[in-house]
Amino acid sequence: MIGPTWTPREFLSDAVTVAPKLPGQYLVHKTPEGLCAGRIVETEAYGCTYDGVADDGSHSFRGLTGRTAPMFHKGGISYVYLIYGMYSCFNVVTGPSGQGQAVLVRAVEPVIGMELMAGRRKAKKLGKNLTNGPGKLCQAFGITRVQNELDLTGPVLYIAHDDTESAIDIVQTTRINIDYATHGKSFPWRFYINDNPYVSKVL
DNA sequence: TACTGGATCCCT
DNA sequence: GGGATCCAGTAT
Repeated sequence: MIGPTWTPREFLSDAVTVAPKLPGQYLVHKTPEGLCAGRIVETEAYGCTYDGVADDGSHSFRGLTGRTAPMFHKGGISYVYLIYGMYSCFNVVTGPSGQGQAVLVRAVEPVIGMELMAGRRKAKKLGKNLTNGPGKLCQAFGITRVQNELDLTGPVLYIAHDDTESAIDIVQTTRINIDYATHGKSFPWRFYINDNPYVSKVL
């Protein structure tokens, strides 16, 4: 089921190219408490151009800053940031150095370590509520800014291939919660597995 | 040194 | 529908 780890070169394509390839693949995090793995079911690309228009929905839109520095790194590391003062969001940095691109992993389907995930999430309801959102999956997997700028081809936090042959029905649509982005809000850069119950929300 | 608002989640 | 909660980015 879980195959070889993604290689460095697979992260060097543009975010819009990588984002639709991640659903179906596995996100793995090894910690002292145990191992968590999940099948990625939803992603969003950030920081590319669409018909020559820059992505004003991306953190990297206003250039390299202290927070966004990881996005400008060569593809293959993590970019984890704090949102709304209390939740973390996990991104896969993509593209050549200096591009400012990343893919936000918005939801996964738990595969290994559900007990650990449930323990970290203190919600009353478990099940799909464990990881069906960017903040939720980070909480479940124990991903915080401590995991920022980690090598995603390394042994701790990494992407692994799905080694089954099954075809995946991917839906492509606009991204969520970036209404402030005049142009970017209409870019069709959200990708999720059709009918998967772990997708954060459907329209 | 002060202000503003967000790639979210949860409860009402 | 609104509150929690904090820090990066920007303005003063």
